[in-house]
Amino acid sequence: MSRLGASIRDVARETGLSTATISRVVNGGTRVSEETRKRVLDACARLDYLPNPAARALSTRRSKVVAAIIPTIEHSVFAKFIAAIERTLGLRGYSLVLAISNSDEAEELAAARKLLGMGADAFILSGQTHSGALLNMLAKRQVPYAHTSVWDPDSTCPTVGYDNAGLAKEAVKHLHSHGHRNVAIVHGPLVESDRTQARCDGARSLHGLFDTLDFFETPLSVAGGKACVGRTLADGGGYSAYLCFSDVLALGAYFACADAGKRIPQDVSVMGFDNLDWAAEVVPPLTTIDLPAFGMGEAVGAQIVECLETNAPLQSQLLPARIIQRGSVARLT
Amino acid sequence: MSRLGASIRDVARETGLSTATISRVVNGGTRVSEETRKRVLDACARLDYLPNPAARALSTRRSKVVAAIIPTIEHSVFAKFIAAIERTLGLRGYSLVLAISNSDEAEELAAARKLLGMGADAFILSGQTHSGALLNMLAKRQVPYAHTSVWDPDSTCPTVGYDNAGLAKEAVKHLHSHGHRNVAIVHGPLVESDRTQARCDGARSLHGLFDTLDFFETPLSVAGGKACVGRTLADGGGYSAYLCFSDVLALGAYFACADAGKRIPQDVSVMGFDNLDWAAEVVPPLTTIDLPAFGMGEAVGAQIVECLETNAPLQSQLLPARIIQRGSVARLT
DNA sequence: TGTTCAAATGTAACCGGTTACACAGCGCAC
DNA sequence: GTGCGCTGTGTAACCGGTTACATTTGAACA
Repeated sequence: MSRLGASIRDVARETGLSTATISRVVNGGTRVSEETRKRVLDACARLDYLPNPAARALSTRRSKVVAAIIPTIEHSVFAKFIAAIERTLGLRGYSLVLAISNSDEAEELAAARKLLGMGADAFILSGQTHSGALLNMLAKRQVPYAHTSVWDPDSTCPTVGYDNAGLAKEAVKHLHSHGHRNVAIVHGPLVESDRTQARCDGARSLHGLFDTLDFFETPLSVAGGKACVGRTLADGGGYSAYLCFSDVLALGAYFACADAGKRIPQDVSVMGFDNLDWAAEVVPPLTTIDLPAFGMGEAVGAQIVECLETNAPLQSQLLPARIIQRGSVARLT
Repeated sequence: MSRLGASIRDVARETGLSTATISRVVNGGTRVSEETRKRVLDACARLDYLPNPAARALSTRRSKVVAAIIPTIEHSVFAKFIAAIERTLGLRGYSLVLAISNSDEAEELAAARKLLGMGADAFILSGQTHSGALLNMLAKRQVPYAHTSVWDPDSTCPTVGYDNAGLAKEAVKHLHSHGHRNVAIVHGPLVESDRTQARCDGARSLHGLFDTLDFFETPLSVAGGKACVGRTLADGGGYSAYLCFSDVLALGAYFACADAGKRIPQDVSVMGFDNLDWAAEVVPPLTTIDLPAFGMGEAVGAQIVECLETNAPLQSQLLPARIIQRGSVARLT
């Protein structure tokens, strides 16, 4: 850490002023004459002075670092989310420290401990279920935190995200309105994600609309989706539509269909969830639900900074998400 | 930052020892009797004591934070790389702060400034070309840094990655050995990436082997690859193979072929670069070059920590990468 | 001219750790 | 018994900022 950088006393010496004055101009600069301000800024530039962050953090008791713990970064929804957080925080002079929990509560707790011990001022968590120890630790130290990718107006903790159950219902209704009565739902591991669980719950609540509504759990990857859909195709499951709770799984479904010689949407329909970048490019273009990953990152980031600067309480926030109709769902007549 | 947490003096008071002793047991614990160690650890647990990181950083002049600046996180090669760094650093008690430069030198410089002003002990940069101001800033403060995704034994700065030019040559040779003489190379924006530039240079050096070896620049996305390949297909370019300098572009090529009614590999061959997770799942499976994204993250992470702890100099390191033959390249006879 | 007040700047305590150095106590060799 | 060395612990300076409070200066005003 700037072992060789100039310190505030160097600047003070250089300008013949006191460290207090230097500090004042470096921050906001209240109560400093225009002339000294210039002189100080000039000296700072000449000495290439950068305030020592540790010293500043020690004094002010804030590090301007916010921590995000996410289950994985390899899913592009999370990548976009992180990119948005980084950008939003950066614009406001905050930094992002990242930890990856691999969807494991113990790892998440360990990560939080490390990040707290690193000086994070606030936390951004994924999903709604976390170990009590984690929440306790944050509460005891009064570190603000938000849950993301979920929206739950009843939660005691602020949640910023979307209504997973509601969106799943809409997706299911969409298929129903297109005449589908035999639908397979393909989703990632339930234990790893309360959001997946919420989507399944939402979908299941509408099972009365269908002749069959089956649920299949598979690893959350293209390979997982392909294997799962390939299996049901081979079994002759007879589903007219596959609703995948991630575009990644949907892409796997596409390849499974290609392997099985089934055409989309003529032979089977496929619907996704996420609206990843390539969803409009696949052949046929994928009907999916547009999740505001980037907007969600911006929203939490902005709220967290606001909270840190003004002590405004974090508030739950519902982000808009909607079905994007493209060409992968057939209308059965 | 733990506004309410116990301080080292609280623990000292609780145990009736001095802060020096507490500090000694909390760190490594040299020269402390087994009995006091127990007493201290016990008190720490009871008070839920976490050392204040700012105070520690101020004293030791190290923050145990390493910064990574990457062009984008939305490309899964980078996501994997970041995941590996995070994991490797985390295992050793270090944290990762992330900044995204959007492939822009000015943004990169600003990010580095911010991260330095945040107390990063070391930097991980992408690629080899960076603004002089950035490198100066790091050098002046003696902050160690490494370039990644490249390997250049002649560079004065340590590079850990792979030989982009060499790998491109191998890819081109692979196509040549399969009888392809009319090849199109599809790559992302040159200005954004010296690695892309190196790959192009490598490929171009072998142009004598071909009847035609054309280069096409397109946005680095599925849409970009699809549009680019779609265009040449419509133009009747007559290429027997497309070498895409990213699997993402190759996926676009797949969709362009689907749209144009061309079969892979019967009508055109496609080769990728990256070996992303889904490369084995697409139909037909994609022949590509396996880049050790995860291994690269582990390697830099480990080296950086080693350097920080023992002052060992960072060393350039070549990571193995090789062609994975699958089904997307036809052998022309 | 003396008083009042605001603006500009300085002084020094403080944030919470680390660590060089001092020192006490003890065992051991001579 | 003296001296030496080793172990375990305490003392206090220090890291580099911030900021409450003190001080100086000068203008305004009676």
